[in-house]
Amino acid sequence: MSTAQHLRNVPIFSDLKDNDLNIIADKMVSRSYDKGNMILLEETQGETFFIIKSGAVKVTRQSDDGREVILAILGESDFFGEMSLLDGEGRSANIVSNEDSEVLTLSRSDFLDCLETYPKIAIALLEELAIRLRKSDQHIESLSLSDSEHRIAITLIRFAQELGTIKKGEVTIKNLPFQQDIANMAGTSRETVSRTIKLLEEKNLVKKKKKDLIIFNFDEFRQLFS
Amino acid sequence: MSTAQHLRNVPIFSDLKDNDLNIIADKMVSRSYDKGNMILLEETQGETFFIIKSGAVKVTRQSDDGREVILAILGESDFFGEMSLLDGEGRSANIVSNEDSEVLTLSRSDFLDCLETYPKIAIALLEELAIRLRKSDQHIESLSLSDSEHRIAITLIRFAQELGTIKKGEVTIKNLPFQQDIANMAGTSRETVSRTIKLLEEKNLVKKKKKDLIIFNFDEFRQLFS
DNA sequence: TATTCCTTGTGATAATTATCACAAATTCTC
DNA sequence: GAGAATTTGTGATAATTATCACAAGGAATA
Repeated sequence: MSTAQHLRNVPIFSDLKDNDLNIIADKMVSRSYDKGNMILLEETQGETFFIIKSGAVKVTRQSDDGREVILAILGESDFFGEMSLLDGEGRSANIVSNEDSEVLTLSRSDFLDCLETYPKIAIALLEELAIRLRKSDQHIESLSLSDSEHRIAITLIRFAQELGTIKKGEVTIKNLPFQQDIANMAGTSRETVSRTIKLLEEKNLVKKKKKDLIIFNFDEFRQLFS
Repeated sequence: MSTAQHLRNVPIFSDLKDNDLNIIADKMVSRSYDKGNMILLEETQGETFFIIKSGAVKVTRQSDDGREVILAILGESDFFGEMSLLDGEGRSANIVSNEDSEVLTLSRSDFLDCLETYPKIAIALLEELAIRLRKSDQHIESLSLSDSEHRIAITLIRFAQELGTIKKGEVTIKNLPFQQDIANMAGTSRETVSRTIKLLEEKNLVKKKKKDLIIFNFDEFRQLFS
């Protein structure tokens, strides 16, 4: 697939005319990262905007003693790196490739030019950031008010929405992330994730199937936990 | 002070020419709310953009059983209401006036017109949302990784940065919010806030003075807890 | 100024969840 | 496919923090 075709799938570029899309596509450079590689490091100056062509990355923050919080897991057609381009601050999170991944990159100045030249992009980006902020707010709410069972369930809902495939009410999360990663998103311990998923299975709400997790009735599940 | 003069203090409008500022100012309508009044209700359709002229509001989310999380406390020249204008979703949080407050409002369509007409506003708004997202990320990190003492200290740092006055390294937070509100921001209980502030006093890091709180050495305090 | 209404302080107890320590299961890798 | 390396499951225990129940302090009101 051509770079322009990839861009077409990215919400913030999808409104552009073919011509404009091609102009931007020409400025982008492709890079690849093996699983586990650090793509962006916290605190370094941000100079690049990234779009995921294939694969997945995790957005994390790390404490001094090495524990990490996962803020999000991003997949195909998601983008990152825009924050420090926008507000000029250093990176606020680490980005680690979670599978072998290919990304498209745009330099700081080309990115900012885009925003000036195509106000539509700026507005679409505003929309995207609003959505993210909303998700963050929900995340904060759940960390503040819920017990670990709820937090873990909510994390599973997030995965279902981002990585899941629906089939008459039943959602399958293909390749459920490791328990440790789920724990780092839900703000709990790995052991608690293990015990809680078992509990959810006993309640007949979910079923593990090798590396996948099935949520039997997604609507009900969501109602129960959010 | 004229409406235009107020707008001049709002980061997203501060770059505009006087003339353009006046055009926008003319479209704004002033409203006032008594302390404790609900300004925006969760889940209702968002049709208005708000700028705080005077006073302060709190941004909250509420659980079914009535417990609330405070996502932020906003003061003079801060704005809110933009999220659902941008992504078209319903309100995601409640806004309650925390003191008697005056706000300026702009209708949905005038707000969106502004963004189209003045790309500078859109870009400045992007910057602002990036900053908020960054704060949310920090908030999520602290809720996930820190114990209650740290979370409370971090909440005090937030207040210091937003409501505090500095005087050679010493920050005074005038009119510290109620313990219950601090607890709702820090994701802990009111009693724990009481005990923790006492603890911080015993460690000679802070001192209560009537309704105010003094942080003796703000830099050191920040280093200790964030 | 007395009275009432909030807000704060504090002990005792209970609940939740983290941590530690392995065993079992799964998945890589050679 | 054997062996190594990860990942997951699970019990026991400890730590943290919520909750309950009042007492005490301050502010507001009459």
